Amino acid sequence: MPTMTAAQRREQARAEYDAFIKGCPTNQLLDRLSDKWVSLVVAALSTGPMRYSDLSRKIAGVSPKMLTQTLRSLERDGILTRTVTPSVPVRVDYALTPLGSSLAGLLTAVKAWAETHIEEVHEARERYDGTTD
Amino acid sequence: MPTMTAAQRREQARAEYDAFIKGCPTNQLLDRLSDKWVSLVVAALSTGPMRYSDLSRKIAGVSPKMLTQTLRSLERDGILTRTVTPSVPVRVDYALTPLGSSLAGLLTAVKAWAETHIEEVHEARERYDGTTD
DNA sequence: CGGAATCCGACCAGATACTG
DNA sequence: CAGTATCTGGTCGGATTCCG
Repeated sequence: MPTMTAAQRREQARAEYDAFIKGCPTNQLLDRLSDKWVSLVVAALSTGPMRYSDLSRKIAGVSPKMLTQTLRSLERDGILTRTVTPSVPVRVDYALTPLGSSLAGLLTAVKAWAETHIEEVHEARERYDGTTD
Repeated sequence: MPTMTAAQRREQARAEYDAFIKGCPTNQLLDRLSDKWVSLVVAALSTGPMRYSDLSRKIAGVSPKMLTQTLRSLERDGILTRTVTPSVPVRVDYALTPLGSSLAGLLTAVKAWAETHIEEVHEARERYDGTTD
Protein backbone atom coordinates (compact mmCIF):
# COMPACT_ATOMS: atom_id res chain seq x y z
CA MET A 1 0.00 0.00 0.00
CA PRO A 2 1.85 2.92 -1.34
CA THR A 3 0.59 5.58 0.99
CA MET A 4 3.91 7.12 1.89
CA THR A 5 5.96 5.33 -0.68
CA ALA A 6 6.72 8.55 -2.46
CA ALA A 7 8.59 9.92 0.50
CA GLN A 8 10.37 6.65 1.05
CA ARG A 9 11.49 6.43 -2.53
CA ARG A 10 12.87 9.92 -2.27
CA GLU A 11 14.65 8.97 0.87
CA GLN A 12 16.15 5.90 -0.67
CA ALA A 13 17.25 7.76 -3.76
CA ARG A 14 18.79 10.29 -1.44
CA ALA A 15 20.65 7.59 0.45
CA GLU A 16 22.01 6.09 -2.74
CA TYR A 17 22.95 9.47 -4.02
CA ASP A 18 24.66 10.20 -0.76
CA ALA A 19 26.64 7.00 -0.95
CA PHE A 20 27.61 7.89 -4.47
CA ILE A 21 28.79 11.26 -3.31
CA LYS A 22 30.95 9.77 -0.62
CA GLY A 23 33.06 7.93 -3.14
CA CYS A 24 33.24 10.79 -5.56
CA PRO A 25 36.44 12.80 -5.27
CA THR A 26 35.13 15.51 -7.53
CA ASN A 27 32.27 16.30 -5.30
CA GLN A 28 34.40 16.36 -2.19
CA LEU A 29 36.69 18.84 -3.81
CA LEU A 30 33.75 20.80 -5.10
CA ASP A 31 32.44 20.94 -1.59
CA ARG A 32 35.61 22.64 -0.51
CA LEU A 33 35.61 25.09 -3.37
CA SER A 34 32.00 25.90 -2.82
CA ASP A 35 32.91 27.44 0.50
CA LYS A 36 33.15 31.10 -0.36
CA TRP A 37 35.84 31.84 2.21
CA VAL A 38 38.08 29.02 1.08
CA SER A 39 38.94 30.66 -2.21
CA LEU A 40 39.60 33.96 -0.52
CA VAL A 41 41.90 32.44 2.08
CA VAL A 42 43.79 30.43 -0.50
CA ALA A 43 44.10 33.48 -2.70
CA ALA A 44 45.34 35.57 0.21
CA LEU A 45 47.97 32.99 1.11
CA SER A 46 49.08 32.44 -2.46
CA THR A 47 51.46 35.39 -2.14
CA GLY A 48 53.07 34.03 0.98
CA PRO A 49 52.44 33.07 4.62
CA MET A 50 50.27 35.26 6.77
CA ARG A 51 49.32 35.62 10.39
CA TYR A 52 45.82 35.18 11.66
CA SER A 53 45.20 38.87 12.13
CA ASP A 54 46.68 39.61 8.71
CA LEU A 55 44.17 37.31 7.14
CA SER A 56 41.42 38.79 9.22
CA ARG A 57 42.33 42.24 7.96
CA LYS A 58 42.91 41.27 4.35
CA ILE A 59 39.63 39.46 3.96
CA ALA A 60 37.77 42.09 5.93
CA GLY A 61 34.21 40.81 5.79
CA VAL A 62 34.94 37.59 7.61
CA SER A 63 34.07 36.93 11.23
CA PRO A 64 36.64 35.29 13.51
CA LYS A 65 34.49 32.23 13.67
CA MET A 66 34.31 31.67 9.95
CA LEU A 67 37.97 32.41 9.49
CA THR A 68 38.99 29.88 12.09
CA GLN A 69 36.54 27.36 10.76
CA THR A 70 37.81 27.78 7.23
CA LEU A 71 41.44 27.59 8.28
CA ARG A 72 40.73 24.46 10.26
CA SER A 73 39.15 22.54 7.44
CA LEU A 74 41.88 23.62 5.06
CA GLU A 75 44.50 22.52 7.53
CA ARG A 76 42.72 19.23 7.94
CA ASP A 77 42.75 18.71 4.21
CA GLY A 78 46.44 19.43 3.98
CA ILE A 79 45.90 22.61 1.99
CA LEU A 80 47.73 24.78 4.47
CA THR A 81 49.87 24.53 7.58
CA ARG A 82 49.36 26.15 10.94
CA THR A 83 52.48 27.15 12.82
CA VAL A 84 52.32 28.35 16.40
CA THR A 85 55.16 30.39 17.80
CA PRO A 86 54.84 30.57 21.59
CA SER A 87 56.19 34.05 22.04
CA VAL A 88 54.81 36.48 24.58
CA PRO A 89 51.86 37.35 22.47
CA VAL A 90 51.15 34.10 20.72
CA ARG A 91 51.95 34.16 17.05
CA VAL A 92 50.35 31.88 14.50
CA ASP A 93 51.34 31.69 10.87
CA TYR A 94 49.43 30.09 8.07
CA ALA A 95 51.06 29.00 4.84
CA LEU A 96 50.04 27.00 1.81
CA THR A 97 51.39 23.51 1.37
CA PRO A 98 52.48 22.34 -2.10
CA LEU A 99 49.03 20.82 -2.37
CA GLY A 100 47.54 24.15 -1.47
CA SER A 101 49.64 25.88 -4.07
CA SER A 102 48.39 23.59 -6.78
CA LEU A 103 44.87 24.36 -5.64
CA ALA A 104 45.67 28.04 -5.89
CA GLY A 105 46.76 27.37 -9.44
CA LEU A 106 43.43 25.81 -10.15
CA LEU A 107 41.61 28.77 -8.72
CA THR A 108 43.66 30.97 -10.97
CA ALA A 109 42.40 28.99 -13.93
CA VAL A 110 38.85 29.44 -12.74
CA LYS A 111 39.47 33.11 -12.32
CA ALA A 112 40.83 33.35 -15.85
CA TRP A 113 37.74 31.65 -17.21
CA ALA A 114 35.51 33.99 -15.24
CA GLU A 115 37.24 37.08 -16.54
CA THR A 116 37.08 35.79 -20.08
CA HIS A 117 33.42 34.91 -20.09
CA ILE A 118 31.81 37.13 -17.52
CA GLU A 119 30.84 39.53 -20.23
CA GLU A 120 28.83 36.91 -22.04
CA VAL A 121 27.13 36.03 -18.82
CA HIS A 122 26.21 39.62 -18.20
CA GLU A 123 24.81 39.98 -21.68
CA ALA A 124 22.82 36.82 -21.28
CA ARG A 125 21.45 38.09 -18.00
CA GLU A 126 20.33 41.39 -19.40
CA ARG A 127 18.74 39.62 -22.30
CA TYR A 128 16.94 37.32 -19.90
CA ASP A 129 15.90 40.02 -17.49
CA GLY A 130 14.60 42.26 -20.22
CA THR A 131 12.09 39.61 -21.09
CA THR A 132 10.04 42.08 -23.11
CA ASP A 133 9.09 40.11 -26.16
CA MET B 1 32.24 57.47 22.80
CA PRO B 2 32.94 54.21 21.07
CA THR B 3 30.20 52.17 22.58
CA MET B 4 28.98 50.58 19.41
CA THR B 5 31.82 51.59 17.15
CA ALA B 6 32.97 48.02 16.80
CA ALA B 7 29.74 47.05 15.15
CA GLN B 8 29.83 50.06 12.88
CA ARG B 9 33.36 49.35 11.75
CA ARG B 10 32.33 45.82 10.96
CA GLU B 11 29.41 47.11 9.02
CA GLN B 12 31.52 49.49 7.02
CA ALA B 13 34.12 46.85 6.25
CA ARG B 14 31.29 44.66 5.14
CA ALA B 15 29.92 47.32 2.84
CA GLU B 16 33.29 47.91 1.22
CA TYR B 17 33.81 44.23 0.85
CA ASP B 18 30.41 43.88 -0.69
CA ALA B 19 31.13 46.59 -3.21
CA PHE B 20 34.38 44.88 -4.04
CA ILE B 21 32.54 41.65 -4.62
CA LYS B 22 30.07 43.24 -6.99
CA GLY B 23 32.77 44.20 -9.45
CA CYS B 24 34.63 40.96 -9.16
CA PRO B 25 33.87 38.52 -11.97
CA THR B 26 35.69 35.71 -10.24
CA ASN B 27 33.43 35.85 -7.28
CA GLN B 28 30.32 35.96 -9.39
CA LEU B 29 31.44 32.87 -11.20
CA LEU B 30 32.44 31.26 -7.94
CA ASP B 31 28.97 31.91 -6.68
CA ARG B 32 27.59 29.88 -9.52
CA LEU B 33 30.02 27.05 -9.07
CA SER B 34 29.40 26.97 -5.37
CA ASP B 35 25.88 25.83 -6.06
CA LYS B 36 26.21 22.12 -5.65
CA TRP B 37 23.50 21.30 -8.18
CA VAL B 38 24.97 23.45 -10.89
CA SER B 39 27.95 21.24 -11.47
CA LEU B 40 25.78 18.15 -11.53
CA VAL B 41 23.40 19.63 -14.06
CA VAL B 42 26.20 20.84 -16.28
CA ALA B 43 27.91 17.49 -16.03
CA ALA B 44 24.69 15.70 -16.89
CA LEU B 45 24.12 17.88 -19.94
CA SER B 46 27.70 17.67 -21.12
CA THR B 47 26.88 14.43 -22.93
CA GLY B 48 23.97 15.97 -24.77
CA PRO B 49 20.53 17.56 -24.35
CA MET B 50 18.13 16.14 -21.83
CA ARG B 51 14.53 16.50 -20.81
CA TYR B 52 13.41 17.73 -17.45
CA SER B 53 12.42 14.31 -16.21
CA ASP B 54 15.63 12.82 -17.54
CA LEU B 55 17.63 15.26 -15.46
CA SER B 56 15.43 14.60 -12.50
CA ARG B 57 16.14 10.91 -12.79
CA LYS B 58 19.82 11.20 -13.54
CA ILE B 59 20.58 13.44 -10.63
CA ALA B 60 18.31 11.49 -8.33
CA GLY B 61 18.66 13.36 -5.05
CA VAL B 62 17.33 16.64 -6.36
CA SER B 63 13.87 17.97 -5.62
CA PRO B 64 11.79 19.50 -8.43
CA LYS B 65 12.17 22.88 -6.83
CA MET B 66 15.94 22.86 -6.77
CA LEU B 67 16.17 21.44 -10.25
CA THR B 68 13.94 24.13 -11.70
CA GLN B 69 15.71 26.80 -9.70
CA THR B 70 19.10 25.63 -10.88
CA LEU B 71 18.00 25.37 -14.49
CA ARG B 72 16.54 28.85 -14.33
CA SER B 73 19.65 30.54 -13.12
CA LEU B 74 21.76 28.66 -15.61
CA GLU B 75 19.43 29.66 -18.39
CA ARG B 76 19.58 33.23 -17.22
CA ASP B 77 23.35 33.15 -17.32
CA GLY B 78 23.39 31.75 -20.83
CA ILE B 79 24.87 28.46 -19.73
CA LEU B 80 22.04 26.43 -21.17
CA THR B 81 18.96 26.77 -23.33
CA ARG B 82 15.41 25.78 -22.56
CA THR B 83 13.32 24.55 -25.46
CA VAL B 84 9.61 23.97 -25.08
CA THR B 85 7.83 21.66 -27.49
CA PRO B 86 4.07 22.13 -27.12
CA SER B 87 3.05 18.56 -27.78
CA VAL B 88 0.17 16.89 -25.94
CA PRO B 89 2.24 16.25 -22.88
CA VAL B 90 4.51 19.25 -22.84
CA ARG B 91 8.10 18.45 -23.65
CA VAL B 92 10.98 20.57 -22.51
CA ASP B 93 14.58 20.05 -23.52
CA TYR B 94 17.64 21.52 -21.93
CA ALA B 95 20.97 21.81 -23.72
CA LEU B 96 24.28 23.46 -23.05
CA THR B 97 25.23 26.55 -24.98
CA PRO B 98 28.81 26.97 -26.23
CA LEU B 99 29.40 29.00 -23.11
CA GLY B 100 28.03 26.15 -21.07
CA SER B 101 30.28 23.71 -22.84
CA SER B 102 33.34 25.71 -21.98
CA LEU B 103 32.19 25.75 -18.40
CA ALA B 104 31.83 22.00 -18.56
CA GLY B 105 35.40 21.90 -19.74
CA LEU B 106 36.45 23.86 -16.73
CA LEU B 107 34.61 21.51 -14.44
CA THR B 108 36.42 18.65 -16.12
CA ALA B 109 39.70 20.30 -15.20
CA VAL B 110 38.57 20.64 -11.62
CA LYS B 111 37.52 17.03 -11.65
CA ALA B 112 40.91 16.01 -12.95
CA TRP B 113 42.61 17.91 -10.17
CA ALA B 114 40.35 16.31 -7.61
CA GLU B 115 41.07 12.81 -8.82
CA THR B 116 44.78 13.50 -8.87
CA HIS B 117 45.01 14.94 -5.41
CA ILE B 118 42.14 13.45 -3.47
CA GLU B 119 44.42 10.80 -2.10
CA GLU B 120 46.67 13.39 -0.52
CA VAL B 121 43.67 15.06 0.98
CA HIS B 122 42.49 11.81 2.46
CA GLU B 123 45.88 11.09 3.94
CA ALA B 124 46.06 14.56 5.39
CA ARG B 125 42.64 14.11 6.91
CA GLU B 126 43.47 10.83 8.57
CA ARG B 127 46.68 12.30 9.88
CA TYR B 128 44.74 15.24 11.24
CA ASP B 129 41.92 13.18 12.69
CA GLY B 130 44.26 10.73 14.35
CA THR B 131 45.51 13.52 16.53
CA THR B 132 47.14 11.11 18.94
CA ASP B 133 50.39 12.78 19.73
C1' DC C 1 4.78 16.03 -18.14
C1' DG C 2 6.77 20.29 -16.45
C1' DG C 3 6.45 23.56 -13.43
C1' DA C 4 4.83 27.22 -9.61
C1' DA C 5 3.52 28.39 -4.78
C1' DT C 6 3.54 27.68 -0.12
C1' DC C 7 5.22 26.09 4.30
C1' DC C 8 8.52 24.68 7.33
C1' DG C 9 12.57 22.62 9.31
C1' DA C 10 17.59 22.34 9.37
C1' DC C 11 21.72 24.19 8.87
C1' DC C 12 24.85 27.95 8.16
C1' DA C 13 26.76 32.19 9.22
C1' DG C 14 27.29 36.40 11.92
C1' DA C 15 27.60 39.11 16.27
C1' DT C 16 28.94 39.17 20.87
C1' DA C 17 31.44 38.08 24.77
C1' DC C 18 34.88 35.62 27.11
C1' DT C 19 39.52 32.91 27.65
C1' DG C 20 44.65 31.66 27.44
C1' DC D 1 47.06 38.05 19.62
C1' DA D 2 44.50 34.06 18.57
C1' DG D 3 41.14 31.91 19.25
C1' DT D 4 36.50 29.58 21.63
C1' DA D 5 31.48 29.32 23.05
C1' DT D 6 26.86 30.52 22.65
C1' DC D 7 22.79 32.56 20.72
C1' DT D 8 20.22 33.97 17.11
C1' DG D 9 18.43 34.86 12.60
C1' DG D 10 18.39 34.42 7.78
C1' DT D 11 18.73 31.57 4.07
C1' DC D 12 18.57 27.26 1.77
C1' DG D 13 16.61 23.11 0.72
C1' DG D 14 12.94 19.64 1.01
C1' DA D 15 8.06 18.02 1.03
C1' DT D 16 3.62 18.91 -0.37
C1' DT D 17 0.10 20.55 -3.26
C1' DC D 18 -1.95 22.36 -7.20
C1' DC D 19 -2.03 24.35 -12.12
C1' DG D 20 -1.12 24.42 -17.40
